[in-house]
Parts: sequence; C-alpha cells; structure tokens
Amino acid sequence: MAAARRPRADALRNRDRLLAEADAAFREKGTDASLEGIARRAGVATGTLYGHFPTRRALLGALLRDRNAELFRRGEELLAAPDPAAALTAWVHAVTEHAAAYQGLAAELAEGIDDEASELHESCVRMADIGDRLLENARAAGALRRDATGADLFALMNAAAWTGERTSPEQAGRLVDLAMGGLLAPPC
Amino acid sequence: MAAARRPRADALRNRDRLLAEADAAFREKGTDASLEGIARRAGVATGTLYGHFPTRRALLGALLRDRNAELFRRGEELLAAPDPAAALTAWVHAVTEHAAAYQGLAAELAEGIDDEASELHESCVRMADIGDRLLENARAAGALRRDATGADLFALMNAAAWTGERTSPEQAGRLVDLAMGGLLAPPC
DNA sequence: ACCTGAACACCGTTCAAGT
DNA sequence: ACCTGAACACCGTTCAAGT
Repeated sequence: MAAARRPRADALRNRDRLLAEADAAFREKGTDASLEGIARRAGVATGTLYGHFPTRRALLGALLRDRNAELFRRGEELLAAPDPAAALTAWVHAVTEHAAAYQGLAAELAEGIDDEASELHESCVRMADIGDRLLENARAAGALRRDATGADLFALMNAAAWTGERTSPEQAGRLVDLAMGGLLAPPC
Repeated sequence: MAAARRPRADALRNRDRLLAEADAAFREKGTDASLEGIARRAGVATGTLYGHFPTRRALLGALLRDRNAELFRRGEELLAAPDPAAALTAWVHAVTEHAAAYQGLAAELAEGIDDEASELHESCVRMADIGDRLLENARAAGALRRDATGADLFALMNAAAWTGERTSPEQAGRLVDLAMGGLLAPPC
C-alpha cells in the first residue's frame, strides 16, 4: 500500500483556484457552464482542469463536499427527532433546497441515483436512504394518509428543486407542501 | 393588406423534411439536439433551416402545433365535464403527458410562460388559463382541501413532466396523484 | 424568393512535449 | 508529478453570393 504523498504546492493552488472559479461559474451559468472558461479564469490550461477533475461531475462533487456533509448531518438529526411526520417534511424541504444550489444540479442528482459511474451516485443513494428511513418511521407512527415509496420521495425532491431553479424557492416549497399534504394524514 | 402568396414548391418540401428530421432528432436526443445535424440529415444547408425557423423554439412550436390543438380540445371538453375535481385531475395528467413529448420540453414550457418573446408563450398561457378555470370550478364546488394558485398547478405539471422525462411516465403520474391528493378534499 | 456554404466564435476532450 | 497548449471534432448563427 502506497503512502499518501503530499501534493505539490502549485497543484494544490491550482485545484483551489479551479474550485473557486467553478463555484462562481456554476452559480452564474448553471452546471453546464463552460469548463474552458473556468480554466481560463483560473489562469490554468484546460488540460490542468482535466488533470484535477476528469469529468464535470467530479468537479461538481468536489464543490458539494461540504454542503453534502451538512445535509447528512441534518438528516441524522431528523432521524432522531420525536415527530416522524414533521421530520419527513423537514427532510424533503432540506433536500429540495440543497438540490437547487446550482441550476442543473437537480438533473444531475436525478441521474446520479441510477448511474453508478456518476461521482454523485453515493450521495444520491444516501439521500434516498435517509428518505426511506424517515418514511418508514412515519408509516410506523400511522402518520401516512396513503402509501408512497422512497422513489416517490426522491422524485418529489428533485422535481421541486428543478422548479425552484427556474421560478423561486417559495414556489418549490409550495409544491413540496402540496405533495406532502397528499402523503401525510392530517393531525387529529 | 398583402395577399397570401403560395410558397415555392422546394421551400415547402424543405420545410417538411426539416420538421420530420427535427421530430426524429428531438425524440432521440431531446430539444437541444444539434440543429446542424438536423439540417444535414434533411439534406439542406444550415442557413435554410434558419430561414424557415429563426429560433430553436420556432421549430419546436411548429412541431407541437397539432399536439397543442389536441390538448386544448381536451381542455375545453374537461371544462364542460360534470365533476370539477375529476376534470382538474385529468387536466393535470394530460398536460404532464403533453410536456414530456421531448426531453427538455418541460423546461421550455416553464420558461415560455414568463417569456413573451418565446414562440411557446401563447400556448403556455393557454395551458395555464385552462388550469385556472378548472381550479376555480373545483373551488366553487367545494372540492378543494386547501387553496392553491394557477402558478402552483403550472409548476406541478411541468415538474411532473420533467420527472417523467428522466424516470418514467408512471413515476410522473404518481407525483401528480400525490400532489392532487394534497389539493383535493377526499370524497365524502 | 429561396438556397448555399464559407466564416466566425465558441466549446469538450485528449495527449505529446515540456519543466 | 504536474502543467501547457496545440490538435481534433463538433456546434450555433450570420450573411454575401448565387439561382
């Protein structure tokens, strides 16, 4: 087993600059912003970008690392929350907001769950898994008005995020509330 | 007022070939399929494509003409239907299926409602208008569990269509049913 | 009245050559 | 070990020149 080598200083610096420019570009233009433009603004050749991030999704995945950690921390917290119905609703809202970070991200996530080669696959599976468990808790507590699957939940989160990308976060939230109103039994 | 001239025979033929190839390309690759490829397969120069259809959306709009007519005919039928709740649900399903005709169409429609310059604007407005009226009917009949706006409805239809594009029509339908379950009062 | 195709600008991706 | 930048393939859009 090879010891981990420390990367060269210029490599580290280039990586950081690429990430910073990619974040700015993705925020402004969405996840299909020009990679060539990102490399140019970072002051490196395009080959350098590919050296650090072999695919667009690898770049996206690196950009989402911290954000993902925060989301999953929140998920674990909700799994321990006392009211399963409220926890489920909060989770769907949280993922919806997460998936609207960049225009185009919702599409990448929707694809990532089925595509094992996607650098986003693992995080998608984890999002779906937390959703499954929160759904199961709500079902066990008799909080469901009708049955639904984890796939329904994942589809809702991505679809609402997609709506949010091109209308407003408020509209996305209203869509989630509408669907959750169909899923959850009214409080007695 | 100028009399309508009959177009030249070769122009008509080129237009038809372009539409046929565009339909095939959009079905296969989605609405952002290469225009150059469409022109090539239709056997015309790219300038000819632009002569007939100045924008990608103009091409898309021409392709949707018949499909739109059928959709709106269905809408008028539903406006005259006896059960307002069932009519509303049927309309949302119908538009959702319509908007999934080509991958990428849901995004064009979501954009078209706000963009007056879009060649799809008029049909988007008409879809939203029929939705508004069906919603109003359902409200008047006391069939709503909670309030919702025409914008909510339009967002739902596009979001569900977007889901359908990348999962399955069944999943799109399940999403619609979930949201409609939140909107409509249960039958007593 | 319509068509052609060259021209321009822009992009994703790879890889031999450099340091 | 990493970086450069030319090379290749592909695309959207315009417009002068043709018929």
